[in-house]
Amino acid sequence: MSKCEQCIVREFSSLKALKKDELLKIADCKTSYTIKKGDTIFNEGEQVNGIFCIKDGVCKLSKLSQNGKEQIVKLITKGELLGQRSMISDEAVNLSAVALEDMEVCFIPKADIMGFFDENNHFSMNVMKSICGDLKESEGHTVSMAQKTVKERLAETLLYLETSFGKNEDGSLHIQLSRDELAGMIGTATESCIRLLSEFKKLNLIALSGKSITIIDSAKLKKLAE
Amino acid sequence: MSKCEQCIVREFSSLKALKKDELLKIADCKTSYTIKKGDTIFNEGEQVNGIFCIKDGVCKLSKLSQNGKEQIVKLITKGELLGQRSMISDEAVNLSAVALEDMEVCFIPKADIMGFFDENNHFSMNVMKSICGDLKESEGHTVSMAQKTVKERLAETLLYLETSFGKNEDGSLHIQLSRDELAGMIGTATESCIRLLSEFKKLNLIALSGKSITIIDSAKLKKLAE
DNA sequence: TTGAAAATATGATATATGTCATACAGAATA
DNA sequence: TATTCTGTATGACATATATCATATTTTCAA
Repeated sequence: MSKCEQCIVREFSSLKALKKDELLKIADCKTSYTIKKGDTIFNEGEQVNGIFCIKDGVCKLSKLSQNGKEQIVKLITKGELLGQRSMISDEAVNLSAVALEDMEVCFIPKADIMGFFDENNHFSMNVMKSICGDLKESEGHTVSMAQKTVKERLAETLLYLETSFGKNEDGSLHIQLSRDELAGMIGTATESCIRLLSEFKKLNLIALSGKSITIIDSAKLKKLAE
Repeated sequence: MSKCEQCIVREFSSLKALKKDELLKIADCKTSYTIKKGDTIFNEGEQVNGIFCIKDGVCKLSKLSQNGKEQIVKLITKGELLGQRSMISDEAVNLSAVALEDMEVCFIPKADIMGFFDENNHFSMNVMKSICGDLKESEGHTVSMAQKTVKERLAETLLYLETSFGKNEDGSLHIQLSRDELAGMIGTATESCIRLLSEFKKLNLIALSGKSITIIDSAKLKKLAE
């Protein structure tokens, strides 16, 4: 059993407010997992009863719309927590979580963490701030979906992927999304997404090579995103 | 100065967790306002430094998109709190709030309420749950915007307005939105909104008379919203 | 009450986007 | 290696929606 005390990613999440004895407690009750790329962490509607702490890797949080299309609501990466909202609301999760890369996560049962909300105000304030950040982001997202064109959203999303998940040595986006998933992020049909990528390529804004995408002209892309 | 202790709407908000002495404290520092229909409570980007408790009336929370269109993100009505997110995040508000009807609100300064987060866990848990509810709602909203047609969203919104804000004696929606505002809620052009309302009228789903809208066939409307 | 301004309504048209079909490339499997 | 399968790409077309123009109605102040 690895020690939460020494876990580096903890420092990036709300858990950084936990004291030594609290960390020892959760180290004792947590379970560590390895999750393979493509594996489901949980499904929309399930009861999760705890939170996941992401030690490594990235996953997508998505929701199935009535027409059967997958809408990706958010990407979560190392240092972030998963399942806070449903734990606090005491409800089933409203989103599905699927690994986009191999992941390492720790699961902390609800029973073992809920007490900290009473005992450690710094911790509960951190959680609150984190959820407030999610809310602000989500509201901004709604406005983009409602008011921006698909082209603008694609440009915006490509830039977001670069700034949030970085580049490989060759300059291509580190995070690997299928065209289908990229379309699911910007809320459009897969074909439309592919078509616009081709258009961006022709305009020399990006380069395409297989699955990998390289941003060439982020300034123009930024302009396109308005 | 009216007493918070006896305020009925308090019972519907996170504030219901406050104890007698806490209520006396905020009764002492709060300011009560009357806000006329159309008046602005605060603007996107402003520092608010406290929360508003809505005693009566409804307001819209909206965001200006880059193309200059107003997107209505949420409607807030009596019993709800306004400005929690920005107070907790310690940031400027990300949305503008404008009264849709004459309103009565109380303003409680940040300094006088933040202490309760430490002292009263029931209160802070309530606030957290309320924000989690907002987050879930917002994420659902994003999916609707991304995946549903304007027609579906209009049907959905009309039903929402009826269930959340009720009907007048004549059966028409109690809440009065201009066509422009309704378009701003569903994220479309005003003309498209008007056109679809006319279509719904022809299909005998709704009746229109001036500004007021009456839902005639909510079953069919529900089907249309999918 | 009257006139001006704003909101609502509708038509004509352009455009963005979705859908269906098909081709092609790369990965996986036998 | 051949074969199948999945993801990517592109064309043709349909359709939803935005935009611009112009009536028509309602609202409100003079």
